[in-house]
Amino acid sequence: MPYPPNHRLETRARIIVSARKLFNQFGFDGVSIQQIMSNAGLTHGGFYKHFASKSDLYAEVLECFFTDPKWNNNWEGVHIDMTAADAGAQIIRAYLSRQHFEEVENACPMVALPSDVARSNENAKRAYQAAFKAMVALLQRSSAKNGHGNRTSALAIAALCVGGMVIARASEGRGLANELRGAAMEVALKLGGWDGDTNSGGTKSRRHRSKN
Amino acid sequence: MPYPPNHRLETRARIIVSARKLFNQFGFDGVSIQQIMSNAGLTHGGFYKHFASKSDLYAEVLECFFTDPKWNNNWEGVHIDMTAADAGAQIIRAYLSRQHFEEVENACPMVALPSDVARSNENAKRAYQAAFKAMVALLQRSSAKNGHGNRTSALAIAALCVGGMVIARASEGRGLANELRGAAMEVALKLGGWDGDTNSGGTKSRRHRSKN
DNA sequence: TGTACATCAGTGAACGCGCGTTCACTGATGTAC
DNA sequence: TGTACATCAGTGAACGCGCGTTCACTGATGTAC
Repeated sequence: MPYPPNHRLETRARIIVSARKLFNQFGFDGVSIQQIMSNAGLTHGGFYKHFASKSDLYAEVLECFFTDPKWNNNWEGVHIDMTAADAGAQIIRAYLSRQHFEEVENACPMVALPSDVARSNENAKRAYQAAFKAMVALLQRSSAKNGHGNRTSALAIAALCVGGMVIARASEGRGLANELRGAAMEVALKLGGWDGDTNSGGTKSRRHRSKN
Repeated sequence: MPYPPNHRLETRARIIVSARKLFNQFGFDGVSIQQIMSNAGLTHGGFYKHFASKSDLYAEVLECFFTDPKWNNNWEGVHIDMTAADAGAQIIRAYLSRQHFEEVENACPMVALPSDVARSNENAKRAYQAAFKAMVALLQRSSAKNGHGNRTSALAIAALCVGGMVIARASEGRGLANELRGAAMEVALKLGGWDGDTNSGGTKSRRHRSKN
């Protein structure tokens, strides 16, 4: 073994990260293998030492992102305590935050790539679906602690988060985008029972909103 | 004028319809000018007699679809009486219907093309935003008749309709897609005050659901 | 410890292909007489 | 009414380019002695 045993895997991981960021910004067809490799500090010829084809890389990028616990439980630096009573509310606020809207390259691929995935093969769709289901399950488990834990609400909350961001990204400027993020957040929090003035309680005073 | 005066405009319209259907299915990069022209019964060379470039056609397809009253008020054959008390509910049911999910080529481009638009120029985003705003306005006007006509709800309902469909299309098979359409529909109707058992009334018995 | 070797991750030129775009030409049609 | 002409929507060959993919080669590294 002429190279350190993890050298190959590290390079491979570097290619996947490079590809994820570029796919997130420009889509599957908008990125060339040359760009992906160069962005990973390599030349294009070596690509096929790691992946059989460009679509293979694409599937792997999606699966890797969607199944990697680092992303599913940690949300790239947005540390959410899943045992907290308002974990679901934290997910909603992080997902619909200004930061998640603006940092396209590091954003969740569910937001950036739904149209691409819809036109892709079953592997890509399976990966997308798995990620969405994981999000729904997380939301349902968390809202169950409020007595709002039905699957219909959890599905709608996730649809508001992902769908709201998708539409915000396709809009011009930040006017409608901000308004839409705010409306989706308000309704999603209400659906999960995390607002201060629903029929579940009513006495709790509305806590100050974090500006995002 | 060697040809009938409307001949040129008719051909142009035929190219736009052909392009809309193909873009809806395969996206901007997934369709060639050759395919668009051949699908319109023409050869590729004549394209530049009608459009300056492929992206010009793309912008025109979006604007044409999103501003054409035939689509905005009529929804391609889905005749909705905008004066009816439950016009908003009809929009929600039509948008999240099985038919709209499955007939991809004739579907609303807001569902098929959000990722493409997000990567496109300001013209495309402006067109997308105008369509979404029109949908929100329609929903708000209609739900106002129920006493539910606030803008936040209208935005959330539109996000559930469009976003729910986008996610359903990116999922594998029909299991999650059906579940998601159902959940989005239920919550959207509730938000607009079109369900039989909210806090607005309560005496009205739940009417039988249309199967879709 | 030092040297020769085998391995294989990475290089970069080359390929065939389909794309968007151009352009000289064709031929169906409305108009002038 | 019939003919010659001018127009211009549509044709199809050709272009340059960038793409995904291939492949003979390089050279840094771990191992054997």
